[in-house]
Parts: sequence; C-alpha cells; structure tokens
Amino acid sequence: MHEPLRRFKADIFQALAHPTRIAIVEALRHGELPAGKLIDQLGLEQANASQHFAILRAKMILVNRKAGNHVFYSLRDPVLIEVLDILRRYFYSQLTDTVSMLEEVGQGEQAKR
Amino acid sequence: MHEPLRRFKADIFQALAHPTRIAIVEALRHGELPAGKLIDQLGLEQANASQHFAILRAKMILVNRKAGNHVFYSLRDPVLIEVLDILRRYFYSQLTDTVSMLEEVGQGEQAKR
DNA sequence: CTAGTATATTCGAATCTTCTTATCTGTGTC
DNA sequence: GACACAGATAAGAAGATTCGAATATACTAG
Repeated sequence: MHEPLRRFKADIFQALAHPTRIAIVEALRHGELPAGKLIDQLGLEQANASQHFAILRAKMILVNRKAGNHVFYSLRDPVLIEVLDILRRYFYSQLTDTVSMLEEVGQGEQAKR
Repeated sequence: MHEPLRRFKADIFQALAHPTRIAIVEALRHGELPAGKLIDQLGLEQANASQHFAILRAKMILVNRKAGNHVFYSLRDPVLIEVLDILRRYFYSQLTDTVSMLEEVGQGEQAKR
C-alpha cells in the first residue's frame, strides 16, 4: 500500500511542478472559470494552456464542464489550495530566515572594522 | 512577487515529484537518520540516493550534519510532512469516490436486467 | 451547408530528469 | 603513509517534459 501511495503523491507533485499550472490552480481558487478567461488572465498561448489543462485533468486536479462553445474548469477538491497556502507561508518563513541570516553576517562584517 | 512565489512552489513540487524522494522525506518524519541507514531502509543504490539527497538539499528541504565519517540528514521544516499527510487523506478520499462511483455504475448495470 | 469561434490534439525540436557506472573526496585506522 | 569506509560527484545513455506551429474537433450563427 505504501508504494502506490507514494506514487500517487509524486504524481500530484509532478502535476503541480510548473509555474503555469500553479497559476492555473490559483486562478481557480474562488471558483470555476472558462478556459478562455484563464488564458487571457494568465497571458498564455492557447495550445500551451490546453496542454497544461490536460495534465491537470489527467491527475484529476481539475474537472471541466462544457456549456455550448465553452469549457469551464474548476478544482475538483479545494484541499490543494490549502497545500499552496502552506507553501506560501513556508516561502516567507524561509525568506525571513535568510534575511536574518544575512543580517547576522552583516553584523559580523561590521564588528570586524 | 507572485511570479517568484509561483516559481518557488513549482520548485518545491518538482523536488518532491519522485517516489524515492517522497520516501526519503517520510523516513525522516520522526527525526534525523544517517545516509547509510536511509539507503538500507529504502533499498536504494548509493549513488542514486546521493543524487536524490542533493536535489532535496538544493531546495533546502533537507539539511545535513556531518559527524566523523557519517552524514545525518533531517527535514529543515516539518511543515512538509503536513503536506504529505494532506495528500494521504486526499488519496483515500479520491479512492472512496472512485469506489462509490463504480458501485453506482454496478447498480445501474443490475437495474438493466 | 459555410464560416467563425473556442478548445483540444499532434508533431518535432530543445531541454530537463533519471539511472548506472566509474571516479573522487574526506575521515578513521593501522 | 596505505588502506578501508561513507558519501559525493561526473559522464553519458534513455526517457520524460516543455513549447510553438499546424491541424483537428465541436459547437453556433447565419
């Protein structure tokens, strides 16, 4: 059971391992959007965007609803937003660590004079 | 600011997008371990493992401590375990959805007779 | 049926990842 | 110093990912 679970996690991470796909998921945070709107909003090439959608669909991160000529995308499970939010906090805490480390080094440099 | 943050998230996901690296992170859930122990425990090739360690170090997911002839690895920030736990739940809820969907289809098939 | 709009798919080139094998570096022991 | 051990790195082949350009499909309007 562990092996398939690890594969699953790795696949989800793989699916999210691209800035454009992160942007797509984040844009859907507050609900569904038509493909065209996403493409405009994120400034993507149509074909490229569609490829990224396909990757996210394949991993069942996105679902789509067709209405006439348009395709509306949405997140299948908002839990992934939670993951992105955790990483945002992680990013800033890491930044803070780095900054205070640099400050300490700076102090050291000052002390030398 | 959004662009670098998305890149950061994508990089973290990329670093975790391999079953072996997931296994390494999970093995460190309860504290540091020497490289050799990880390698034995997970049944890895030494060189390959070392490359995976390097990827996780580069993204500052792991930190290492050298003691004589040995290198001890540990997670820099346990928040990533939280992310893995969220995905475990996500996996099971997806499984449950799939199973009940299959059951419904099964019922449909029965009804046809 | 034709034309137009929205989205998806296919193909190929460039780039990145992964694995294996071989080699290197650092540390401890005699 | 010479050797052994733990771990890191380098090189290259095989495979996966990414992108743009072209093409395909599906729906709508007239």
